[in-house]
Amino acid sequence: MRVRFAPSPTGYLHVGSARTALFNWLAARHAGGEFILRSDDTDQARGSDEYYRDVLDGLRWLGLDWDEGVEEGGPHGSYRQSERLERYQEVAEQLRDRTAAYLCFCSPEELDDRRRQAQAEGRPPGYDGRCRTLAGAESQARRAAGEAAVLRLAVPRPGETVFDDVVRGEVRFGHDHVEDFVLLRSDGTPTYHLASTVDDVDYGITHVVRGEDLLSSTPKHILITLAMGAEPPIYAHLSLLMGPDGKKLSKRHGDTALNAYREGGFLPEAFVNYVALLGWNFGDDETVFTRAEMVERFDLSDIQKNPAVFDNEKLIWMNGVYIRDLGADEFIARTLPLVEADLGRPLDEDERATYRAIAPLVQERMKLLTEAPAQVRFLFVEELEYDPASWHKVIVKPDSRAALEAAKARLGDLGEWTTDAIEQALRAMLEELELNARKGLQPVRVAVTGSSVSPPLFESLEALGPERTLVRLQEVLDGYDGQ
RNA sequence: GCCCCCAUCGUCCAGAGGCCUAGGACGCCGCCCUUUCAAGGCGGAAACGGGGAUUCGAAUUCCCCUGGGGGCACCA
Repeated sequence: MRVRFAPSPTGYLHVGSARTALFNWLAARHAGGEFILRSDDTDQARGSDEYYRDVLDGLRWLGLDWDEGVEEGGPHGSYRQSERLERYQEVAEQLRDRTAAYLCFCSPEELDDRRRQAQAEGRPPGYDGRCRTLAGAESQARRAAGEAAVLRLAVPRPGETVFDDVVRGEVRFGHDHVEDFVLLRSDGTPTYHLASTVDDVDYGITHVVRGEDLLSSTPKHILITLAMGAEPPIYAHLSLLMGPDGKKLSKRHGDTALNAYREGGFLPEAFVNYVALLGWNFGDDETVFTRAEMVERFDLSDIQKNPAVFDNEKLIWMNGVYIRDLGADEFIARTLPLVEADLGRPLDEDERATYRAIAPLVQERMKLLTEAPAQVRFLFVEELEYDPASWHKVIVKPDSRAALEAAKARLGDLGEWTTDAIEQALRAMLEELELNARKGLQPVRVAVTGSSVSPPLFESLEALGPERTLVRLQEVLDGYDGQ
C-alpha cells in the first residue's frame, strides 16, 4: 500500500487536513506500506513558504512521519508540484496526441455566459464541448497564430464512471455531469486535477484517502488515469469535519489551525487519539488507546460515512487523561518552559526543586498544559496578585481574620516545616477556633496563594517555605486595619 | 438551478433482521470522597427524523419525504 497526503500550502494546516493525514498515516502503518508527503503547490500565487513550514511542523508535532516526499526525498524526484511542471506538460501533450484531450479557444467571458444560461435553463452548467469538434489542423493553426487556448480532456460521451469507494461503496457519475474539464491553463500550467493525478500515477499511489469534497472530482481523476493508460487507485473519501453548529468546520468556529492546539496546551498524543475517533472507532468500548494499538486495529473500511462534529470539550477531557498519564519528568519538561515564560525569567536551582516537588500535584488537576503557570505562580513571585473574586468570597468573611491570626501564630512557632507538621498546626488551629476546614483553611489559601483555587494547601505552604508564608499572612492581616 | 453524499442520546462512536426494555465515551444533573480545584467512585436524565413497503419479526433491507453536508472555475 502506498498512500499520500498532499496539502496545498495555501493556509495553515487545519484540523480537518490533520485528520486526513492521520488516516493516511494509519492506513500505511497498519499495512506496512508507505506514507508519502507531497506538496500540491501548483498555484504559486497563493502558496507561501510560511504555510509550507507550518504543514511540516504540524505533521511532525503529531508524529506522523513520512517515508517518502518533501524534505525526505525518495525515488520520484522533488515531490513538489511546482518543480514538476514539465512532466505535467509532457503528459498533457501525450493525451493530446492520442486525442484524449483537445485545445479550447473559448474565452472566459464566453464560458461564463454560457454557464449562466445553462443554469438558468436547468441544464448542467459544465462546458458544452464546443471546441471538441475543431479539426486538428484548425486547432494547430489558431494556436500557431498565437490565440490563447486551454487544453481540455475529452470526456467519453455517452458514458459513466463507476468506482468502489472504500468508505462509501459503489459510487457512479454519469458523464452528463462531468464536463470536458481543463488540464492545462492558457499559460501552460497544469490544473490541480492534472497535476495531482499525474503524481498519483507516477508515484505508484495505490490508495487515495482524502476529503469528501473531492468525491465529485474523482471521475475526472479516474478519466485522466485511464487516458494515461494506468490503473486507477482505490479511493476512500472521508466525510468532512463540522463545527458545533453542524456547518463545515471553518474559521468562524474559532481557531481551526492545528498550531492553535499546540499552543493551546494540547498534547499531540491526545489530539491524535481524539481525532482518530472522529469517524472511526477502536472496537470494544475503548476510547483511550495508544498509537501502537491504533495502528494495529485501524482499517479504512471501518470508517464511518457521516460527517462528525469536532467537539472541543471531549478533546480537552482527553488531554487531561493524557496529561495525568505523563511521567513526572515528562510533565516537568513539558510545563517548565511555560512556567518560565509566564514569569518572564528562568527558574533558579532552588526554584526548580520547588517546582519539581509541587508538579505532581498540579499535574492531577490540569486539562491543558497552559494551566500550569497559574497554579504555581504564587511560588515564584514576590508581589502576589489576589484574585478579586476569591478575596471577596473568603477574606472578607467574619471568621477569616481570627483564622489568619491563629494560623500565623501556630505556623510561626513551628519547629519543622513539613506538610505533616503544617497540617497538624492548622488542624489544631481549627479546633481551637471551632471552625470547619472550609471556613478556617480557605482564608489561609487565599492569603498565601492569592486564589481560592490552588494545589493542596499544606503541600503548597511547605513548598512556599515559612518566611514567605508568614509574610503573606501578615500582609493580609495588615490589610484588615487599613479597611 | 443541477449532480452527489449522509441520517442512532446535545456531541463522538457501538449496533451489519430476533442477543435492543438500544450499549460505551464526552458533556449535563445528583450523591459519595474532600481544605479549594481537580481526579476518583456510585447513580440519573438523554437517541433509532417522518411516512410507506418487505418480513412471523426492522435501528438494521427497499422506496418516498424531510433535514444536513459536499460539489458544479483557466482554486486546490
